[in-house]
Amino acid sequence: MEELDDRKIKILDAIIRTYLETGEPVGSRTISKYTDLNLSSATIRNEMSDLEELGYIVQPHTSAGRIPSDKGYRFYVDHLLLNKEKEISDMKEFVIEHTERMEQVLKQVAKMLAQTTNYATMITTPKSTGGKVKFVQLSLVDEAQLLAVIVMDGNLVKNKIIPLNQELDNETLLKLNILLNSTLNGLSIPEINLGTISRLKEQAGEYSDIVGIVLDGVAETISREELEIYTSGATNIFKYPELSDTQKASELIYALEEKQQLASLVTESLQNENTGIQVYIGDESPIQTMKDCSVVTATYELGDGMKGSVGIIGPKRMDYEKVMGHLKDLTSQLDSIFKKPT
Amino acid sequence: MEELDDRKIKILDAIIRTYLETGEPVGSRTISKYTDLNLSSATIRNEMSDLEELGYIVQPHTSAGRIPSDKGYRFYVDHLLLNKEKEISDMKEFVIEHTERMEQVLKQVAKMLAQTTNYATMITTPKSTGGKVKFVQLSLVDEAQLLAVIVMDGNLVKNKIIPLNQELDNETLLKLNILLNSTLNGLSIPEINLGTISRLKEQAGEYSDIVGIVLDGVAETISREELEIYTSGATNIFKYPELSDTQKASELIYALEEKQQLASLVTESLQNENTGIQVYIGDESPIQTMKDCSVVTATYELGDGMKGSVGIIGPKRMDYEKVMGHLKDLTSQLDSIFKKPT
DNA sequence: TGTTAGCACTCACTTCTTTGGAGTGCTAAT
DNA sequence: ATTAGCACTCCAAAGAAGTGAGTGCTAACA
Repeated sequence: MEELDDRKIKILDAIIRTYLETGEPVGSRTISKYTDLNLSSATIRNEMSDLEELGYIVQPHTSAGRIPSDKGYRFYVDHLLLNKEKEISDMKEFVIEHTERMEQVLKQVAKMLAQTTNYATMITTPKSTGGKVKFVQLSLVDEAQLLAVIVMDGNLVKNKIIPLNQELDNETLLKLNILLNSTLNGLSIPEINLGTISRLKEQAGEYSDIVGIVLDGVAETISREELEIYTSGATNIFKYPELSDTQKASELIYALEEKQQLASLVTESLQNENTGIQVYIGDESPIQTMKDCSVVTATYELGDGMKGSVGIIGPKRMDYEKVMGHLKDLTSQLDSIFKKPT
Repeated sequence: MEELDDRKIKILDAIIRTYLETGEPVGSRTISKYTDLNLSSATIRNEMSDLEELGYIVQPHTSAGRIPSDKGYRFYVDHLLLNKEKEISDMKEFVIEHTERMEQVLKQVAKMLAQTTNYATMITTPKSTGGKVKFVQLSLVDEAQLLAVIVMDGNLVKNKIIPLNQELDNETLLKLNILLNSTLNGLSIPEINLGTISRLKEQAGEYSDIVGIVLDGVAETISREELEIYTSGATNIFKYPELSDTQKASELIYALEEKQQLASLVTESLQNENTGIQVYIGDESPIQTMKDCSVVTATYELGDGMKGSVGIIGPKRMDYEKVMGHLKDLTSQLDSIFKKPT
């Protein structure tokens, strides 16, 4: 199979761009008017015929115009999309008055992104790949309950209430605190292994029992993968007729509501080490229900090895150029938001 | 206008019940077969004509069957629905292995409820009307940052990182902790007023500055009304044709996604002091976009004056009987979940 | 040899009409 | 007071027909 010559590329580009705008199958006459190379519709038809044979475009039915196939979109994203640097987004203003808590920020970000792009969006909390314990504190809430507070790098605060079945006096508590802090401080999760734990228990002497319980609690708390996923703009999909028939819309929104499915997307995109922007077109997406969509994900990083993921879900004919620009902006800005605490 | 006689009531009841099942306008023949009183369709027609004149049912168009009007539904809910005690719901099993954190529990509850009822659901975090401070703890995370952890009644843990602009030695910290705890312990939010604060500052002596900052932080943290709303089952509305045309569905789901609109519902239903179950039919709902729906809300209470709200959003022809049963069960069970900590 | 004009053909969409059926209201008989 | 019967209404589903955008193919042209 021979490759695409220059003219074919131009025509393919024109087809895709037009389709991105209109969402309607595009015919030969439209293209013959659109392109700078002056060609009659008949010629375009011949070329289109070739392009179809090569698998870049398809006809929804005989005697309709052509629409890009997944392969076509892929070609478009890979070759036709020159990443011109985008102007600084309006996100900037928002960054200034940054809200308090990470959760809020993330929700806000998802919302803004959805509003500016008109697609559905998702964002995850940063996953502590190698996040380190910064501070641990145990305190007695009342006789029977112990509160463990753990602060991770990046000021991620976790807490857990641990029920006690034996008394614990203040002095012991103090000792435990010192012990825990000096031992755990600076360790990342994978570094807190069985060895560390048994050593700790040993050092605790007569309190090894309680240390055991507490450590279990602490460990569970730390490793509790709070991969929260926030979504926004689900209803944006109704703006695209090709997605808004009841069946598809329902499935899509369900997927966005039941975040768990999205997790697979996230993990996949996080694993990917390269540039950070990932484009899934149609069937490429790990989520079946999104086979009629495109998903663009980006990874943001908090320096400490904390990585999170932002994603945009839209129709295949999404404005890849704009979306990728936005995401690029966003990820770099998220960085700066979280780096410096309030 | 004369009142409904016995037979009219029976017929109205039959009409509504049938309509609840089918979702289609119901005609006279159907009813004539349905009811135990053996009447011909003609008689039913006469009665229906009366019922329509009285405003309990309407015709979508001439020569279609009748469907209940809002007034009809209202009558049904108020008089025809005898609240027979329901069997203990399957919720029970779930209660046993109760998940850790309140947030999780609430999300789960919303989800379960949505699954069992096939309607959209929402649930709020309990609002601390009079929630009391149980425990306060300040600790130094590093030189420049102070972590304040506050445990409220019902083991609601809040935390905030407070930036410091002066050094703070351990001894002082200890004192502050004791001071804060002894003063704030057992107080509810409205009880922490300016008087308390100034008294505290006084007692802090040379550290009144820092106490000021900390108190501000604490106060803000406590009063930060985290009225979170969780929703689930939004896509259930697609199961009801009368709600699932693109326009309506989109608006509805949007309302469920952008929780803020729901807040008005919640506050309204929380204010209502009576039985706890509230039914909004059509236009009765404070939310405009839900004028084609019915909303049933219930209040759950955590004893300590913490009140939250659960709601079900569905078509007007929802199964009020089942829904109200479920809600009644649920609220009483939520109580027991939160009462006894793990 | 690449390009183009022309033509017959396809097929989704829209609009209009037809038809069937469910349902009503009214009247006259029981 | 109840019911059978009938004419009438109106929605909804099913055809029927016209429209137009688009294609593929062939033959002519530079």
